[in-house]
Amino acid sequence: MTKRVTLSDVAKKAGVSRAAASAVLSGKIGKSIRVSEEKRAEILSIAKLLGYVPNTAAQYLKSGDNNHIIAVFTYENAFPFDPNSEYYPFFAGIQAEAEMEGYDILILNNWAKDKARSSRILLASGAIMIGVTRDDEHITSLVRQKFPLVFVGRRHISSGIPVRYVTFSYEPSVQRIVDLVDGCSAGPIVYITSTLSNAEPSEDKALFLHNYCKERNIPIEDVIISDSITSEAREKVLASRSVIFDRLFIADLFAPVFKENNLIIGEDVFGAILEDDWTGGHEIWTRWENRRRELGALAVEYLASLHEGTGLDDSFIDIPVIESTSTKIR
Amino acid sequence: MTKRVTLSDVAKKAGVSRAAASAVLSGKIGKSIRVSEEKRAEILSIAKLLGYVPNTAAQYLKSGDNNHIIAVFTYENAFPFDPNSEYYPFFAGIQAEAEMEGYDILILNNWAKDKARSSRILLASGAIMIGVTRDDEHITSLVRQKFPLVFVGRRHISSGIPVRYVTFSYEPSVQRIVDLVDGCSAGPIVYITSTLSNAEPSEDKALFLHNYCKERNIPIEDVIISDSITSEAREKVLASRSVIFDRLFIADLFAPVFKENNLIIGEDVFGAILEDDWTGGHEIWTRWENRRRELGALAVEYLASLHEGTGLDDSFIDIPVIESTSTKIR
DNA sequence: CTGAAAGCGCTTACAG
DNA sequence: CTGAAAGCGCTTACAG
Repeated sequence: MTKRVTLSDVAKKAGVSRAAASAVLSGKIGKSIRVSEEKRAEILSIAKLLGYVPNTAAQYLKSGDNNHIIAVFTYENAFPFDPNSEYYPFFAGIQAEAEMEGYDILILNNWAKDKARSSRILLASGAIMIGVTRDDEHITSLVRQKFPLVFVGRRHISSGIPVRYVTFSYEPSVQRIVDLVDGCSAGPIVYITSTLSNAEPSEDKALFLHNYCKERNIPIEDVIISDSITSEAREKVLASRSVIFDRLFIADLFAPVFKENNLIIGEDVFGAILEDDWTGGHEIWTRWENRRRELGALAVEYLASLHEGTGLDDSFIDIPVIESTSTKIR
Repeated sequence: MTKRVTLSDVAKKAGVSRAAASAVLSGKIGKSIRVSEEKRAEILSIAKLLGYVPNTAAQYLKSGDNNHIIAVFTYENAFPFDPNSEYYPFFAGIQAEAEMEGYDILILNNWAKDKARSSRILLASGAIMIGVTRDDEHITSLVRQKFPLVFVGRRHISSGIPVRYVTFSYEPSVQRIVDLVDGCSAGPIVYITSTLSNAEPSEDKALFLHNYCKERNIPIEDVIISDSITSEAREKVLASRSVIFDRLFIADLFAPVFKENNLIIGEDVFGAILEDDWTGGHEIWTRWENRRRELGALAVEYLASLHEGTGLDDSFIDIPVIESTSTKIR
């Protein structure tokens, strides 16, 4: 690779100062630099002749103006380009919105193999963080220093420093779900969670659910399972026939139980799932719409507003409940 | 956003020179800098305490070592994240291979809106260029300066400067297709091209096809259409019943003709398509496998070899012919 | 074994 | 209206 052509090369050949060349080539004439029209044309044509390409890294270093680049950082090993991946919809939304707002995207991946990677975030105007957080010094530091980092999903870091995030607004959605199930229910609602889901959304959802049931005097019973149905869970569900599953996979676990007992969902059993239907295929249950794509786009908007100083607070996106046969009939 | 913590801050607090701090923090101790173990530990802990995150742009500017980032530049407006996009398989291959080789990916898109974008390529160790080339000064200059740019698909630039690219190896594939069709053919093969496909692969394919037929004394007749079937084309094909379509869409155009005449492909008519079946659904024709994913991966390998100085020449990937009923029977 | 100095390629006050 | 100088945050010879 031959020596890169620099601003100095252009300035020298054109017989002007680097300042003048810089002003012309970055289109910033008129601020504190003025250049005659002939000089301007000459500089431009010499730049073209020589093949000058500005060094973005140097521009950025000097000016501090970031590059209209949004980094997308994932803690997972594999980046979600597979359309079947859980993260794909987020990414699709990020991509589409970034394109609209004129940002390029830097995909920072494979974090485990190269921890230096997290510092590459600084090449961008800000970053969107996806996936389960793990400890990373650089990232914690960036949060502390209020570098524009937007997490997808609610986050805390140990020190109590505020973390920016976008997330679904679980509270109203949980309440709507309860209203729907309660409308079909005779006995207490059985709420089934799994020890396998220990991420924050689960805590949030449980809290909102219990608060709302208490407030509205709706009887609710909790059942905790791990990765398979306990006999307690089975009995309580069969007795009550009104059930809220915390996760999609828990509902899937119960499907055979209803089949065995010839119970038709929406006629004999009523229920809902407190998770967005990102996999599809859960149409028989009342559940949340998959709005991951919108959430990804929202993260970009948030970042852009941070970058442009519009100042936007933590952002939430509403997840509409999809009503289905499992609660509408009766 | 508060002031970023710099190397100087760390050095000052630790009471050492920036050089020493730099060596410790970038793990380059032992070259020309030696630091005692206690100092080392102290520097590290102070960096952590202060929240030092190295400025990648500055590191790169100084050292010239690029960032293990591969830019993916597309001339199209929309970037191919849509799995149905023509470019998606290339991108999937690039992504997977980059991940394996430890490169991050910078997606440079929306070229029309912001021409400065092409200079962002310099943030990366090299770039993969996808889509139909349009004129761009920066890119032409980068090619001239032998900056690692790998085009997907064969390319020339006006000045005769060598352009690096990866492409399918059309010649052997064309020859295999001719062999297969010739084996079923009585009369001359009819070769149908369209004025709508004026990209280089079409020229290449036509050249290879004619050379091979001449060499092997296989009669061949050319027919050119635009976006619909001419009566000449229809008659020649119906007379010969051995046909090679230059593009998938041309084969699609002819499907109704065969149906009307009750001609069964593979029994009454024999033919092949000189395009990789990236859309799927052309199983009735002999054609090329969709190997776009592999070609994307190959582009990354090429770039990596350039970056690491392995020196690899223009790269080709073989496209195996998929034999189908349209040539096997008889 | 350690530190002072030069410099990567730019831009931006500032002095003329 | 134009140019000389300082400096962004780093690293790398090089001199001690």
